[in-house]
Amino acid sequence: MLQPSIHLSVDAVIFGYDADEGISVLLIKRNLGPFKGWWALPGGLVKPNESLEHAVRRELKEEAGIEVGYMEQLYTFGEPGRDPRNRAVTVAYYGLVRPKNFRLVAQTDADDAKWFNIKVLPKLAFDHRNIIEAAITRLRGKLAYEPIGFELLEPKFPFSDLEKLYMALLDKELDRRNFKKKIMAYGFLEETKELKKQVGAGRPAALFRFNKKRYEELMKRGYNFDLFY
Amino acid sequence: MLQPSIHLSVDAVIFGYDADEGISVLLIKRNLGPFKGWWALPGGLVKPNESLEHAVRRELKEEAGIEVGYMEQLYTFGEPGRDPRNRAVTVAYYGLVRPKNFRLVAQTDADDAKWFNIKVLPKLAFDHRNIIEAAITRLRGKLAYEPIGFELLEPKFPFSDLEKLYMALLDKELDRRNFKKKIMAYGFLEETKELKKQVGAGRPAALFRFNKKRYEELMKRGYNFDLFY
DNA sequence: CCAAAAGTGTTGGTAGTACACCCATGA
DNA sequence: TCATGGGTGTACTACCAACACTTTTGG
Repeated sequence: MLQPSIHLSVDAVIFGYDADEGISVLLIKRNLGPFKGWWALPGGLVKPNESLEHAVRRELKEEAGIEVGYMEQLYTFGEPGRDPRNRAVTVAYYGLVRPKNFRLVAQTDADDAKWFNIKVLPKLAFDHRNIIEAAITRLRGKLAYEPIGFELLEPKFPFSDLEKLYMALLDKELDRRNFKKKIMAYGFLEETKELKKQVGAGRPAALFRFNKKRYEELMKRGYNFDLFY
Repeated sequence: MLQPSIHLSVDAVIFGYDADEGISVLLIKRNLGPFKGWWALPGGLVKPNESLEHAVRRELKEEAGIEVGYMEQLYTFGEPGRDPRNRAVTVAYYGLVRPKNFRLVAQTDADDAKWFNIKVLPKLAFDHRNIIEAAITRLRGKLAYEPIGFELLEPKFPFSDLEKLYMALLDKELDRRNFKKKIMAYGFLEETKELKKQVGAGRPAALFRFNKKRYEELMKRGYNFDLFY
């Protein structure tokens, strides 16, 4: 049976976090095809012999010079008509990075690559706004039972960074005391002996570190996280 | 850019439930191609102008004569090598039906269509065992915060059917009194005035009904279900 | 000594869990 | 009258949520 002309691509919703900036998404400016000059998610066609995840990582490298640690499949978007040229099905992924680790480098398909705060997104090509919204929803849901947020923080961080991250992601206020009690009770965070070098006034903060080994042990025992608040 | 020969298909993991039989999955026996004579998930190639979900529903109808109410996208499987013939990417869906509502009818690609208890699956074609396992995991996870199980019950059912369903899905014992207290507290179940006609000995059970309207109101208000136990 | 951020405990309410006996029917 | 499945309440515990003052530093 012949199956003509269904184009299969991947797209990536890459979230970055900065304590001042909040949550942002990586977008590239299209320099060809339909929606030329519009902002879009990084992504592109899957090659015949690479895995889907490989395709995403390759495109991210090519289009923005970024390498992502945590990444996960989000959803596959395939409505006829989502691409004006032809039938196009795209497998969307989402991932988390620390923006400061990368200098964005636009190449190939992209004029430009930039971080946009999720609260002020520009006009987006194709159905990419939908895709981003789906990714935000999924990210929030996932946070409720898995502590993936650590991917967005420095290896050692003051506890207040974690608080701010969760408040930004969940978009609501959290009580510092209760939040700390809860997180510390899980036991996958450890306090280092270091203190944060001062930036301005205020008491210097102790630095914490995510203990991945401890976390994985807990997971294996079928531990049920419930990080919502 | 040309993209030769990536074949895009859909596959469906359809769960059925019967109070005596437990949870089962719909499989079809392949009558052609590789894995001829093996059991496989219903599914097939996506046509150029149909949506992914439409493709799944069409295939289910063609291959087994089944129409599914609740259905959801599960995951997209696309490792090179998962189909010995060529590069094949499949978007998997999962759905829930009441097996008694259908007489299975094998047609087109299928020699035969049959329900298999999830605890005694036969050898499966391609990576379909993985897909089924992923679907079971997802179904269990989903149950934790959304009462989708009702799709598997008759419109009116004795409360014990719901208990048994949850015990089968979660594969563990539940305390009848606590389970009922919890479910009833949500308020989306209503007791009808009818009693179940007797089958054997025992007190006749009151029949309950899922109140979808009430459920949707609760959802809109951002209600957080927590059905685990 | 003032401003800024970090650190820390107690209490009341609610929801989860454990647990055992009576009721209505058919055979 | 016995066997089968249906129906129900209480008490303990553990976790969640609300809440405000002290400490350490820089300026």
